Amino acid sequence: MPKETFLNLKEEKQQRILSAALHEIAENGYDKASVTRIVKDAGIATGSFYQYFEDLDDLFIHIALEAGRIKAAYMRKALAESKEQNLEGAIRAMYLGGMRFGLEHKEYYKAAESLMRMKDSELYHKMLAHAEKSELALWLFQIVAQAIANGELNENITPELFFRLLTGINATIIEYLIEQKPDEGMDALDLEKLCELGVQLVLHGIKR
Amino acid sequence: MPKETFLNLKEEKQQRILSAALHEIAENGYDKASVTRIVKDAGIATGSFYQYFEDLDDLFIHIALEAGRIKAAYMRKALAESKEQNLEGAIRAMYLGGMRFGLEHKEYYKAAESLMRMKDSELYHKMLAHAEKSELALWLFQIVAQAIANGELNENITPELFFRLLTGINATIIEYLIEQKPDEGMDALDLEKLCELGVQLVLHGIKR
Amino acid sequence: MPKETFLNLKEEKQQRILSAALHEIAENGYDKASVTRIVKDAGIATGSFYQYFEDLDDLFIHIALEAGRIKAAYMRKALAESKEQNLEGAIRAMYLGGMRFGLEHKEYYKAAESLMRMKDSELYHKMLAHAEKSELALWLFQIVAQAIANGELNENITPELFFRLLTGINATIIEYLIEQKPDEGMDALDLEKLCELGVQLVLHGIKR
Amino acid sequence: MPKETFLNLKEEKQQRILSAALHEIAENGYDKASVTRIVKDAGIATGSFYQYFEDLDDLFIHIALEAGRIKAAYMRKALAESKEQNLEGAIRAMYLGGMRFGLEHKEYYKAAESLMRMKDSELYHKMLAHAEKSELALWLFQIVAQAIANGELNENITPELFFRLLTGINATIIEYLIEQKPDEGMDALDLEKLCELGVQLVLHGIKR
DNA sequence: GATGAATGAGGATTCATTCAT
DNA sequence: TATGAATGAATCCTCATTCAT
Repeated sequence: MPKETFLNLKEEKQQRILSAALHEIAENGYDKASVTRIVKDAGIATGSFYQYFEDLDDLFIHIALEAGRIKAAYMRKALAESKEQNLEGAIRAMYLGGMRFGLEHKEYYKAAESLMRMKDSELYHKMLAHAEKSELALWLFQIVAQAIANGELNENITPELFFRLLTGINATIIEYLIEQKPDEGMDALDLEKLCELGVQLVLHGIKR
Repeated sequence: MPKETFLNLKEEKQQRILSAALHEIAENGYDKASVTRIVKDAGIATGSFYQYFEDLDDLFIHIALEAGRIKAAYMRKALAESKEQNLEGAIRAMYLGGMRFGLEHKEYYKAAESLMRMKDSELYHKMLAHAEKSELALWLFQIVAQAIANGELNENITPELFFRLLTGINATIIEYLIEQKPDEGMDALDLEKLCELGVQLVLHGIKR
Repeated sequence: MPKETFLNLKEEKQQRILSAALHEIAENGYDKASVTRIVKDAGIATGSFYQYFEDLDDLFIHIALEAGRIKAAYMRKALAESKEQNLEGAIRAMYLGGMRFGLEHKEYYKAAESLMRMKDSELYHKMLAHAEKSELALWLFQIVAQAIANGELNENITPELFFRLLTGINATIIEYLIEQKPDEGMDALDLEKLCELGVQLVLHGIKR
Repeated sequence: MPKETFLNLKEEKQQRILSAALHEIAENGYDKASVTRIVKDAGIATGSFYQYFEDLDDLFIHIALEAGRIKAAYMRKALAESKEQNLEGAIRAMYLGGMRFGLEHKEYYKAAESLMRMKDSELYHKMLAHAEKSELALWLFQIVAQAIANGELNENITPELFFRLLTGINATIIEYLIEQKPDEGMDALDLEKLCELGVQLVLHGIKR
């Protein structure tokens, strides 16, 4: 959690710093990210950095949470657009929102992804401590629990495992997507098709 | 590829070094792994390390390849035990082998996984250059391609994407598994049940 | 070229660092010079060194150029004192200036000489890239070219070779001088006599 | 001075080692020369090196003395060919011999030169302690002393200074020569012309 | 005599963090 | 509040030399 001093900064300066940090993470990953380069890129003094944040991790957690918030907003929006408010609709919204977020906020996406990889790092656990489960996640969680209770789902699935599978498959597809078409944008049609593939895979597996 | 000098070492010393390295990676990840700590832990001189390996990456590549070989052996064994030599059997063997490997060689598993995450690191690419595709993978690849040709699978699946989903889901489950039961062993029954879950998920999705 | 941070340092600290470096070079030569010893001698932190200079070479180039500037100043002064502004006068000024510089700035002299020996080192070439030819050298060059054109000099001499001979003989004499009287000063008379010897040697050889 | 063990080696092996050392010095200079590379190049074990020589300096001194001996032989030969056995003849023989040596034994020449540059290194002084003044040098020394006594030479010249000038000028010319025509050989005519230039410069200076 | 693995001090360089201005 | 010089532990890696085989 950034210090007061950071939040008091002019919006523009805040953005300059976040932007520099995102760029640094995208370029070097969390592990190799360097305060020195960030402050240089952001055009602030080294000392200032430590007046805004406790340390690098502090900034990173802020970014990860921010990424989470933005992503959640995308998902909420996708859900609102959706007709069906059931499990399938929720998964679809999650996927569609996630993909749009990944394509429209590549830097945030990369940063978030880079953090999520650090599963056994101290940072990861620090972050978990600060993360609030999004309403969407909670809601989805409930739907799944309900579906399980109704016996609609494979009996060995738990809500927790389901969640991991959901995000894991989503990540797999997005990565595949980014590697296949790294630069050129992707039109709405393609996106929806891929999204639908993800949904179908989760629901019905690879079998036709 | 380690130097001659390493391979000429007594088995026990080799193991001591590998073990120290595995421990270091598990503790700090590839990125933060330190030669200094490894040699200290292994009880050898710094200079010796560089007489065994070109550099840290050299050792890491060795470990990753070794992990790959061990895992492949587990999978082959599982396949040999299996009755059916079709797609479902192959997937099941892959999952069962992978899970047993993960549980019986936690350090190797963690190390291999830690490397696989570093997708945009130089090390990852160096490693790819040395990795041989396992026969099992090749065989599975063929089966999938055939199944796709036969129209048995979802029309949007490609062999490449299929592979990623397969390993992605496998990893998700293994991680879940390790976290749930970090220390205590897991009885054969549980394992097979989870494995079956993975297979069914891949084939038929979460729906019952 | 040192970084801003070095140039912003108090004169005294700059001198302390340069002095430590000069001492180190005199003691161990460029090749064996050690950052560690220099910073220890100068009483600064290792990290500070790298905030002042890009690396050791950076400092060395600075020193070599500085030595060149000081030497050039001595030569200019000697030339200004001289009555005759012809070839002989120029050579005499060069020698006298060079000798005074060598005696009054032994450390700079030794350092500069040590660098000049490293003809095939990378450092030497880096240095050349930064060195500005002194006006004096240019002027002398012109005079020689003129004298050659006039047929006053041995027909096999080229301006380039002439220059090397000039500085080579100068160096030989200065070294002889320093070795003969390493510590005690040398009175003005002796100096001028030796200088005159150099000039006569260049002009008329060893024959009487 | 190499140990007995070295001298007992088969001529061929001795040469292989010397050759490797010469090559290493030519490539990296005395300062950066590495035992590791030499033994690898010579195809002997590291331990063997230390059974042949006390240490690197020991080998280097051996090489320097060897170079001195070869060079002296060249000079003696040139003197024998010469008609006049006076000062001018001696200088000419020295120059001619030196140049032929430099061109026909480039590696030895470079090695010797590299050592001679290290004037303030410990190695240089160790070497001096072992060097025997060649007969030629002694003889030349006498001739000069005589010429000085006869008042033939500039009154400020001492035999010691004379010697340094002689070799300094020689070195300057040879370096100039090597830089101008680094690769292509040099025909006998050119060589003698340059040699003559050196002699005339020493005797009569640059003036025509 | 020959080998080559073992050693560990020493090399340059980086970087998060502090603190005086 | 802003600055940026100062710090020094920690990084990887090299290399001459020793010594057990």
